[in-house]
Amino acid sequence: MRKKTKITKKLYLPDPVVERLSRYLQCSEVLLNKSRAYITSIEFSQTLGFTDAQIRKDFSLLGRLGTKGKGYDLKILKNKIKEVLKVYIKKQVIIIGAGNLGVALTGHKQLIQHNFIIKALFDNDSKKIGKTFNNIPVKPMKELSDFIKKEDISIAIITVPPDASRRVFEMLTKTDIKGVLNLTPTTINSTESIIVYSIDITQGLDFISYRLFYR
Amino acid sequence: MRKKTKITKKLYLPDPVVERLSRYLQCSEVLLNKSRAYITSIEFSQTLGFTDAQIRKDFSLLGRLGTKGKGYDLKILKNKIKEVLKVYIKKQVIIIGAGNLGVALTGHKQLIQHNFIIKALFDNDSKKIGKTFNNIPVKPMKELSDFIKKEDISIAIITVPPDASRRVFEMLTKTDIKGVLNLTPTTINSTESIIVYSIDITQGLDFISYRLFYR
DNA sequence: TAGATTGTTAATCGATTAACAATC
DNA sequence: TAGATTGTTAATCGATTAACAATC
Repeated sequence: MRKKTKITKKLYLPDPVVERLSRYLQCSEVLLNKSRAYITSIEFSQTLGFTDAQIRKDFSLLGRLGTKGKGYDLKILKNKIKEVLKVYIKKQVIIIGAGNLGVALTGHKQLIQHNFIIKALFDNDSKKIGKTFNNIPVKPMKELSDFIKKEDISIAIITVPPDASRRVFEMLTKTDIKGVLNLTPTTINSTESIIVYSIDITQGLDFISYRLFYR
Repeated sequence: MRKKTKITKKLYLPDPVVERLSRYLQCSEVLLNKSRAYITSIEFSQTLGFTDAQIRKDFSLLGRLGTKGKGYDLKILKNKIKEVLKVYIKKQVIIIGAGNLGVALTGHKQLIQHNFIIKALFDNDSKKIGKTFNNIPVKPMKELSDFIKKEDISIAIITVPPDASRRVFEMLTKTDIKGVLNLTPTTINSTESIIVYSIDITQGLDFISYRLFYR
C-alpha cells in the first residue's frame, strides 16, 4: 500500500518511454490473445524494432517485472503498463469538429478499449447540430464550457480545419479541460494547465516523402 | 547547377529535424497569408515552442537562408522547405481500408496541398467495392499489386483494423510500394525497401492520459 | 547444476542549447 | 554607424546501447 502510493507519486517517465509503453501494451495484448504467456526482451526487440537493452531499460523503470533466465510474464506486463498509463480509469472525451475525421473517431473501437469515452461532438454548422453519429450527439460550440464542466470532460480532440484550431484552443484554455489531442497541422503548445499532444497526418506523409528521396 | 545536385545527394537530415520542417512550413504559410514577409528565430520560437537556437540550427542545415540583423524571408524559407520535403513533386497514394478513417482521408484538403494524390481505396468488403468516396474508387485487394505498378503508386496508407495490418503490410512488401503510412496501432518496421512511418491516435491519447496523472 | 535472460551501471551516441563572432 | 539577429562552434544534456554480474 505505502509502496504503491509512492510509485504513483514519483513515476515521471521521459516522453519517449511513455510513447513506447503503448507499443509494448498493444503487442502484449496480441500475444496474450494467441495464448502466449512469456516473452524475452530479445523476441520483443525483433517484433517492435527497438533494441533488447532498451526494452529491459524501459521495463526496469516500471519495477522488477521480469524473471531472470526466463523473460517477462505477458499478463503481469500488460497489467502494469495499463496501470501506469491509467488505461483502467475512464476518461471523458469530446471531439471538436464534426467533419470527416471527427465523425470517423466516434466509431474507433480502440478508444473504448482504452476507456476513452466520447461524450459529444462540437461544431458550429447548424446542419450538423442535433444530429448523432454512432450515438454521439453534435452540440453547438456555445455549450462547450458548460458541457466540459457538467460532464467532467478531461480531454478534447481537435479536428477542426487548420485555420480554426488556434481559436478553438483559445476557447479551451478558458474551460476546465486538462488535455488536448490536436489532430490539426497547426502547432499548439502545452500550457501551465493543459497537456497538448499533436498528431499530423500530413507531417507523417511529408516525412515519408523526404525519406523516399534522401536515404 | 552543380551545387544543387550535390545538396540533393547529401542532405541527410536527422528524423527530428525532418519532423520540425513540416511545422516550419505550415507556420510560414499561415504568416505569408497574413502578408508577413520576415520572421526572426525568436518570434518563431514563441509560436512553435522550440528554442530560437534550435530553429537557427535547423535552418542552417538547409543552407544560409537568413539575413543577419533581420531574420528569415518567409517566401524563401517556405520554398526551400517545400523543395527539401519534395512537396512540389506529385506522389501517388492509395489507402488500404475503406472504413471511417480511410474514407475521411479522401476528403483531406491538406493532402492535395502537399501533392499527395489519392488514386484509390482498397478493401475486401464486396459491399464497398465499386463505390466511390469523394470520387475515389474502392477496389478489391486482389488488384493491389497490379494497381501499384500500373499507376506508379509510391505510398500506401494503412487504415485497416489492427489485426489485419500485419497481413496487409506483408502483401505490400511484395509490391513496388516505396513508403507506408501506418495509421494502425500495430507496430510495423521499415524494411530494406519500404519506409514506414506510424501514427497511432490511441497512443496519443494514452500519452495525455499518463501526463494528466504524473507531471 | 548449466544455460539463459534479467536488471543495472557505465560508455556512447546524438540531439539540444548556450554563447558569441560575423555581418546585414 | 549602431543595433539586431544570424550562423556556427563548443558545452551540455538526455537518451540509447553495451556489457556483465546477479539469479532464476
